Amino acid sequence: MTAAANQSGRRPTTSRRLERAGIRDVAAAAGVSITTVSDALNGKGRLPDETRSRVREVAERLGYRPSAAARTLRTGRSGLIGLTVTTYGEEPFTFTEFAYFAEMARAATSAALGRGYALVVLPASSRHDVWGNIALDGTVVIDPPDQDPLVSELYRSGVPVVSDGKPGNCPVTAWVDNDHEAAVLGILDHLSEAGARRIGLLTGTSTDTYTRLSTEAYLDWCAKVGQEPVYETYPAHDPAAGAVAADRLLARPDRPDAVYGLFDPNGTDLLAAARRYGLRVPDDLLLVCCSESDVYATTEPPITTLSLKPRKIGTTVVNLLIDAIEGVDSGTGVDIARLFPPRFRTAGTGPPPGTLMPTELIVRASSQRRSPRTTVSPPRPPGEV
Amino acid sequence: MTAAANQSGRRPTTSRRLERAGIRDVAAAAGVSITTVSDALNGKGRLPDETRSRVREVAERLGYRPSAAARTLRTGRSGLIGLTVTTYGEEPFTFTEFAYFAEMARAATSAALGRGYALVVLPASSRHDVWGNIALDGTVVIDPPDQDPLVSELYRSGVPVVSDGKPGNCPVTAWVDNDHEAAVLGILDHLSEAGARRIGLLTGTSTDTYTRLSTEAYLDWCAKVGQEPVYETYPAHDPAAGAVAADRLLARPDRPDAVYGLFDPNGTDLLAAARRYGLRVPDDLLLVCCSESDVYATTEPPITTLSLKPRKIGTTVVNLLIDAIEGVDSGTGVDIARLFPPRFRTAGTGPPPGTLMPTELIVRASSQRRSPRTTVSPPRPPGEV
DNA sequence: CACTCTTGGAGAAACGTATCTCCGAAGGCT
DNA sequence: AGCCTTCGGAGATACGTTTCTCCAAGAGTG
Repeated sequence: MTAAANQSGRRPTTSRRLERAGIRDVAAAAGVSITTVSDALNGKGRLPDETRSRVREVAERLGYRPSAAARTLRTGRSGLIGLTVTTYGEEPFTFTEFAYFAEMARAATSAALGRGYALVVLPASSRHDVWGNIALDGTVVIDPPDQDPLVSELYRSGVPVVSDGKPGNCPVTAWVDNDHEAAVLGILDHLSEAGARRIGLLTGTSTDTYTRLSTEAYLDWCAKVGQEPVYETYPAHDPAAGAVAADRLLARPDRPDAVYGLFDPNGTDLLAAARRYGLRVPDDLLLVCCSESDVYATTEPPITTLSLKPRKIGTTVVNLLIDAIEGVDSGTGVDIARLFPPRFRTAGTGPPPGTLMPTELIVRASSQRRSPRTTVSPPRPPGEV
Repeated sequence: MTAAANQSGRRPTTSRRLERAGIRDVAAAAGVSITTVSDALNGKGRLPDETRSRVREVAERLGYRPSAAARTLRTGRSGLIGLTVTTYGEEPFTFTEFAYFAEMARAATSAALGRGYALVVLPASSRHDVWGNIALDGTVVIDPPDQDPLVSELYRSGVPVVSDGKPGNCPVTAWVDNDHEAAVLGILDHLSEAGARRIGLLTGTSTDTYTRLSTEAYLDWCAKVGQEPVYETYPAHDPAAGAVAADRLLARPDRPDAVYGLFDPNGTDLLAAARRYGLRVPDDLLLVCCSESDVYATTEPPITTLSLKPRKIGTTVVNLLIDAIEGVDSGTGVDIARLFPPRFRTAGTGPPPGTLMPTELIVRASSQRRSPRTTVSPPRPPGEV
């Protein structure tokens, strides 16, 4: 009796205002112990169905809602996943203005919810230490730079991290990225087949993986086919600079007859620049840019775009992260690698395991000559293998 | 001694793996009590600066990070704010595809972070009970319907709720909305001044506040000026239906010579429909639609849009919510109303306090006759008041 | 010297849950 | 009858903070 009274009847002197019902109140009202209530509500333990339903009913009647904080403290799981982008942004959150990030974040949120997790978007840094005040089960990091202090900190804290973008030198649990090299080569081939003789590139000055890999692939391709590289760079985060760079590219004496722009706004910028120079697209200039926006379906002419499939990336990244969260015992960062389904892993060149996602080239008028020239590779007649 | 040993030296039999340092470990290492560590780190209590800095240094050395879960449990504050939209969406998260929501959510996230809170986007419902597993200090609800069960539940749980959109009959702490009536009247006046004789409306079939208030304002205006209403409705969530409705509107025998479309895609839909009927914009048809997208700046012709200023809304909503969170004692849902700065409250017609935000009409070519007809109200000569 | 005040800090009680351990009782078996 | 097993459930501890209460010792004061 004393025990039961002690469990249910405390609240020593504090006024009993309108406090929310706790598990103790439910236990007292149902005439059982806390253990039984917990077990009944969580479907654990060995209890007859009758007890279970009775407890549930009492809990319902009292409007009992378990405290998420207490549960998190006890179980070590918060059901919360962080999402952050380290580059792109002195200020908080310009980043979702880019279609890629917006779509990726949306897909990630959706995937997380589908598995019972909520996703919280966090800045790489802010004056308040938001990171320290939130219990995170894991974190998705977009484009972590080499030696990212944030990733290191998370690693030390034992929080699993999966990155969107192959990490340079970061202790991430896993990563997902597009095969940027293949994507660029695919575009260059596509343009060549459309009759391009000199392909230019509009690229960025930043050193993130995407920019770097894409540019390198372009340069390698140039070296291989013996074309002189023709490219202009600009700070990708500055929207005005893109138009200027596009102009520069088309004003060069060795003006390219086809251009691939690495960033989303490049399509419109290049189109405008082409008009300014009296160049017809696609007749005088073939155009492709990397974009997730569907405005390029309705431009005049419609522009061929490369989609990085942000939805797939976001979904995959979150699923990998949750696999890691739920698979590992937490604490010791031991071989999480083997927890991932093999189909998702590249050849075992050691950690961390990465996944390469395919891109998609959406071919529109801007990269197809109206009357296809008979060039190096004529269309094969049907029937021939 | 026994006490100190007891506090620092437990971990009875469990293996001492690589556990994260707790506040006890810091206390032991610094040779002080837990209280002192907590006070030193949180800037509370009365401690000499020397002790404070020494403790801080030890904590730093041990890589001590306070447990967010424990802190939340103790203080009752998680630093987390929920954001959800109840209408628009059987499936999770189509909603951020609308520019309005995307911008609003972005601004809300940013505002929350600026005040040290993180924002988590949640679905109105999902098969996992995500809501129950997360400790929320407050919630922003977009467009709650009458008697929203979610809002009621949150109210019962004592969680402050601020809504974007004037709530019909919901126990919200406060709300923010545009002055939809004024916005519609402003547009109708604008179109009249541009020479419109019969203004049509493209509106939705749903019963949300925005649609309802806007439509009512239109009908009232028609009654007042003696114009027969000319409008078509369609389910706003169905993108294909918009084009059909636009077509219907322009195919009517009493075809309007000006149209206001309540939803974002209506501009392009109406423009396309106008082309199909050989109507020139703005010569034969004046056009305005409500949109946050800047594509309407570059359409042919550019289309006049009404912006609901989602950024302002998102920022305001979050600030009101955090004011409520930090102002009230929690638990008893007593007069939170008086905690809000009076400048933000409408005339005291009882709770909940609401804020009306102005909209912005971005006038472009689609709503201005090229050669302004000399109509009912000629431009006033300068100098005249 | 007896006293109050201030300084610096220790103890311990929550916060509300999950879960490990253990126990009584009832039945089944030899 | 004694023993084992299963059933149903109670007790108690730990999760890691924050904070309320209280105490000892020195400093000032009459």
